[in-house]
Amino acid sequence: MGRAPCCDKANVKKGPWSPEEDTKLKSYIEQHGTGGNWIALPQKIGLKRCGKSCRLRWLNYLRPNIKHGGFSEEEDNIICSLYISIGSRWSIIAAQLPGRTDNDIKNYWNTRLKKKLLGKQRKDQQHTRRGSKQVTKRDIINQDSAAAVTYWPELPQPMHVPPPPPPPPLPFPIQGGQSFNDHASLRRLLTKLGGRFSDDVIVPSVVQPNNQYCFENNISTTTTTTFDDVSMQNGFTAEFGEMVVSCNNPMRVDEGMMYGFYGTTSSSESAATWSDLIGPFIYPPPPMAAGFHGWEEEEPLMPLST
DNA sequence: AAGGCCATCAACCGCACACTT
DNA sequence: AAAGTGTGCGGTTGATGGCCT
Repeated sequence: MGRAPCCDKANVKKGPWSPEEDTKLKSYIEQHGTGGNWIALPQKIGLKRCGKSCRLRWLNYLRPNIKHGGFSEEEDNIICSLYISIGSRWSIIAAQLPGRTDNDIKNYWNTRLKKKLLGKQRKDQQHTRRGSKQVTKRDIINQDSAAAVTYWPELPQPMHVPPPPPPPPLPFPIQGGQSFNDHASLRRLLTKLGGRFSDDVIVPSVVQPNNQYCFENNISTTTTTTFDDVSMQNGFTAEFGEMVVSCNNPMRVDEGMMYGFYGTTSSSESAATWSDLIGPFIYPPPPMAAGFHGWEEEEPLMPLST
């Protein structure tokens, strides 16, 4: 036998709250408090609402000193740091940000902050290129959905983010250093978000046709080569032996840097290994496509500030 | 201009925990 | 100790508005 429902579902109103309902709830709580019983509260004040709904409305919207929107860079950093440490424990994160609710932070994280961080990484990545094809937000979305995994290049340098002010003490110890302005922290966060780095990848012994793969290369030549210089407007296809590999996100390759990117194999019974693929793919570059006259001015992928 | 798609956010739902009896 | 109940939390959904084609 399951537990009894908290209210009569057939006789409670659902959906957005009206100003009248807000006024009723707010004025009652301001005068009498919640009375320690949310379930009984709506009946007391004549609201056809579930007690849980009243509680949520009060906590997330009606109670004093609630802030909505306009998250600052400092707040972003605190949220990111705590997310790295404790994951999606929004109520604890909210407790570190006065005036913020767990619901607000959760929504902000899921809809903006996560994407902002991903965008920041990709923008950093793009800025390492000499020039680039004009890439729209939609291109990135399409590219994401086509890729089996998100694969991040090794970060060339730490992000320079001002350290957040010390938050109130947490009710539990946090493992490790929690600043967000270092490579390791950022890397942990991106990994948590589904990103992968070159040294995380388990190299397949045999490359299967028509599969998405991540590729990597540690550039050790004395020449700086860019895919932008050499690739076609829609990426390019490199052929070696029986294997054809198409790269859909060409990027600049700088000397001495470890890079990762993803692509799709499109033939055959070849048993080329990971390392077989890498060298010819990157260097020497394939010839420039006929009719290609260079890259358009880059459009920013994502706004970095709200 | 219109329809489709996408981002955002308020609100709901179900589960787990805490507290009481 | 066990059962019942209220509360808190996190994941998910649905409505809405704006943008894009």
